[in-house]
Amino acid sequence: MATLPRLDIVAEQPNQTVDTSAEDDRIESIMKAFHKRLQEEGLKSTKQRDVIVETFFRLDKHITADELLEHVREDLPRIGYATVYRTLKLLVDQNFALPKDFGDGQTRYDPLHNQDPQHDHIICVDCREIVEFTDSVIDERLEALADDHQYSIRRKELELYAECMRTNCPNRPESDE
Amino acid sequence: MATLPRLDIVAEQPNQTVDTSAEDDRIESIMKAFHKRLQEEGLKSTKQRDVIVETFFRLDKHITADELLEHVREDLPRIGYATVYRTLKLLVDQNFALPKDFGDGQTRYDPLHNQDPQHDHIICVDCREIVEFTDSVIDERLEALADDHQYSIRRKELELYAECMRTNCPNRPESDE
DNA sequence: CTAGGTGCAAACAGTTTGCATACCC
DNA sequence: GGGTATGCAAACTGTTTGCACCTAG
Repeated sequence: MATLPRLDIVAEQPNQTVDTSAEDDRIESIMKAFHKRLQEEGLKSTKQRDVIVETFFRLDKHITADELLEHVREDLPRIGYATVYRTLKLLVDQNFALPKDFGDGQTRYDPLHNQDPQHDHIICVDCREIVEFTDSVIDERLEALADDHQYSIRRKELELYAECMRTNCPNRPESDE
Repeated sequence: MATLPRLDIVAEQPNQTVDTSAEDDRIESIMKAFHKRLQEEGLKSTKQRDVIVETFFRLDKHITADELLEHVREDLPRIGYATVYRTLKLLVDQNFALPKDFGDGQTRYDPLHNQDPQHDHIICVDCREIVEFTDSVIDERLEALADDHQYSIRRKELELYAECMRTNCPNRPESDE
């Protein structure tokens, strides 16, 4: 295999410690954008929405409605599924989140940081760890292919289901399976 | 945009008339492989399974359990969802079908013709027409990327959601939307 | 004040499962 | 004959909706 052009790794280190103030800035700017959008749409800003949205972006992972609800309940114990689902739909409609189906029966929501190019995923079939990547070679080729077929791309979905190389990857079926 | 290397279009003409005897041969060889697999696994061959599998491969499209049931009912009016779902799961387990989620809330099943390379899809967001394609440039690049990340690909999922260029494409939201 | 948002419970859609009966090997 | 498959209905899961009450603008 020849050496490849540089890879643009978008996010490869989950659970990493992050500079707290930088993180706060990030969240603040997202919340500001969110409130602006609400206003533009004539929608209301509520405590629930704020907590849900902030939690969603603070956790910053491919989360399910279920998981999100659980986290939000720490702040708002009386919140129900309906509000979480409705807020997630709002985020999707307003392009703050992208729903993804990785084939395990529940929708996951991918936080969209502003104008992030759409990224793709490698998902370990055993441990379910998800790595994000983008690659311009792929993207350009896809554009060209769509063009050839007379289609104009709105969005793409590209996932590689693969085995990670970690020797201690859990759930890996062994030879004795 | 420069001219591209040849595209391998796998299936672009739905509803096309096909040579009947060649079609019968194809089905026959699939059924033979299916029966062989059943035997290898110590599973039973039944009327229902045969009709479901034959219908599935004869229709040869990204079908939902619902649609398949409806077609099978023409031959077996008393068949229920359970049998269809169980047979589809059997086909998936035995690698005769691949479940796909195109984001409309129900699983579609993609018939796997023997060793077909895994193909990708372009889906019109308006008329939902699905075009299949494969492209070696993409595939090789993905292999290299996975390698770079220390992953070994088991399968991929690549879908382009796009607008087709048909002027009469139904469901297209017009400017007056 | 009032349109829009929330919480709860009930409804829903797609899929799976338990069980008695029917059938293949 | 014995274990597997089927058909039916009931259960289950993830998600949506109806409605009375609440709250931001």
